[in-house]
Amino acid sequence: MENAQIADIFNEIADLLDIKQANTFRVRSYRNAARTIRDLPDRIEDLAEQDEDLSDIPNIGESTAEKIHEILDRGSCKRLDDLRKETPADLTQIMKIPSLGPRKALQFHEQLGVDSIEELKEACENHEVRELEGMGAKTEENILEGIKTFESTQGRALYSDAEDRVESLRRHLDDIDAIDEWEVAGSFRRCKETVGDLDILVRAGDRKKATKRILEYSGIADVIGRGKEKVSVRLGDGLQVDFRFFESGSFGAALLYFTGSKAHGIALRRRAQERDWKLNEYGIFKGKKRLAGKTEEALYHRLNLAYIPPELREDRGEMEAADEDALPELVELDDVRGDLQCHTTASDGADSIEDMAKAARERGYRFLAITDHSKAVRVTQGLDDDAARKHADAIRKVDGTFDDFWLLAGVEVDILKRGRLDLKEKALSGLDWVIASVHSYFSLSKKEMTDRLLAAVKTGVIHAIAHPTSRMMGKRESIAFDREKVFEACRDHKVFLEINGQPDRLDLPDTYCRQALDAGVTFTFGTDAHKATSLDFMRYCVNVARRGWLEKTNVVNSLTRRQLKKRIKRD
DNA sequence: GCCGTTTTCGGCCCGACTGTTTTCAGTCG
Repeated sequence: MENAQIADIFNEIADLLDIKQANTFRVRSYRNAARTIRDLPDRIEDLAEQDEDLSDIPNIGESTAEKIHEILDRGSCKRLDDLRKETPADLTQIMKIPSLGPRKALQFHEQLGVDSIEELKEACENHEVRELEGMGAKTEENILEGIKTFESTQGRALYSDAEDRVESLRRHLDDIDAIDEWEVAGSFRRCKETVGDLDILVRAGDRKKATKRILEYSGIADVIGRGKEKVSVRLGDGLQVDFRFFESGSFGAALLYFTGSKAHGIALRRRAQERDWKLNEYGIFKGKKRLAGKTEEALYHRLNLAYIPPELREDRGEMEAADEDALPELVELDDVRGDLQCHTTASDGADSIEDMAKAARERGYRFLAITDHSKAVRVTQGLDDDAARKHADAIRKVDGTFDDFWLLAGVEVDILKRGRLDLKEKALSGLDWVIASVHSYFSLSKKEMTDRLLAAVKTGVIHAIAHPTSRMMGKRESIAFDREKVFEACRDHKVFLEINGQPDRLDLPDTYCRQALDAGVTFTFGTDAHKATSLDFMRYCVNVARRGWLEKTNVVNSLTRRQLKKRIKRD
């Protein structure tokens, strides 16, 4: 069973307890457990099999550990079964509608006999809801609108899609005179792989005027709310954007607060409390006196912490590291001297070798690896042994025209079902750069997949495993394999792990990245560009790497040509 | 239900907005 499924169960327990009006701290405790499990880099089922004590995990106590074992045994636990008997399980679905929580879900159930979203929709349309205490016509309207949104925007936006919206908003906001300063906070600023909504902080002399101009943005489909402090809108594609106003004296505190993550914020507020201070979105306060607030740097400093970059703010050890001044010096886009995966017209790419090389040089790169597919990927017209050799000759011919740039003759070779490679080792050993990846038989058992990857790693002819989990966000789950074993084998056989920059791949995912880093693995960045402009996906590789705590020295793309040549030379 | 240089009980992050009220509960982030 996957961590996400276990997390869902604990969230459902929390929802059901919430509806029952159980102790709010108990409810919160279940939610904390759910979040922790979801974010855990290890599969909890594996930990259980290895007889690890699950209650050693933060936010998991004796009682939750017991429930986890029960869930792993039979897919559910008694606590959940009992709660479901007492309360219609579909009530928790109602809580997923924006503006509806446990109190209202219970009210609908008790006073209208509503047990599902469908029934709630009917009750609104029949104007039964407005008869309830504390509700009116507007409530019905909002609920119907909320149901529509819920049905159309299940899930979160990819980071790259959110980035497009931010760029579009940037053009509008930069043009508003009444706005002195604005900044995107939230999970977008933390560069999370998906984004639930956009939080934009605004400093404006005349808020009324600024609000009016903000609302003129053409992408707005719906205004959800507007007040003195905040304006919320929904864009045409369903993405919610919250604009919040702050003064300059509290702008840093607001940025810190709304950048999150929630868990990081709570950890910071605890730290403030320990000093008898209060931390909120306006600053750090000792009584009524503000000790800091203007900049994030000042706030961290006041709490006696090194500045923590947004990408690390997940409460995954960054507080302790900042406390000991032991934060990593995160890799930056400027550290990248080249791209180590791209395709050309020789397989499924759109541009020629020359075009890709030109685009790389325009980006200031000193090297680029051309890595077309091997023959097993039929749809891409992949290369066989002979074609790979000829293609390498063609790449080297172009490479010969440069003296300040290295075009690596490479290939993305398929790892076949049992771990053999799709091209002969002799053909591969004549190339500068060989990355290997899984494009078939995604649903092998964990044992079979682990053996498959280990076999490829141990061939001694591959430099890296490309997009190691082969997941496609929103389309395909990760393949199952024993990460510890594979990562250790990569370290021992000097095989790198790729961070693939395709917007829907971002593979390795950040938490696995951290795990591989701890295992001693070195990484490679590859945009997997299938056309010249996609070389710009490199920024997504860097985002993932930063969230995975990687420094420049952990990434071969930061090497000079000479260093790289030496590093990847096969004996 | 979790947690502990505040340690086995008694705490647990904090403020704004909405829709309905006329002082607030519920929801959200």
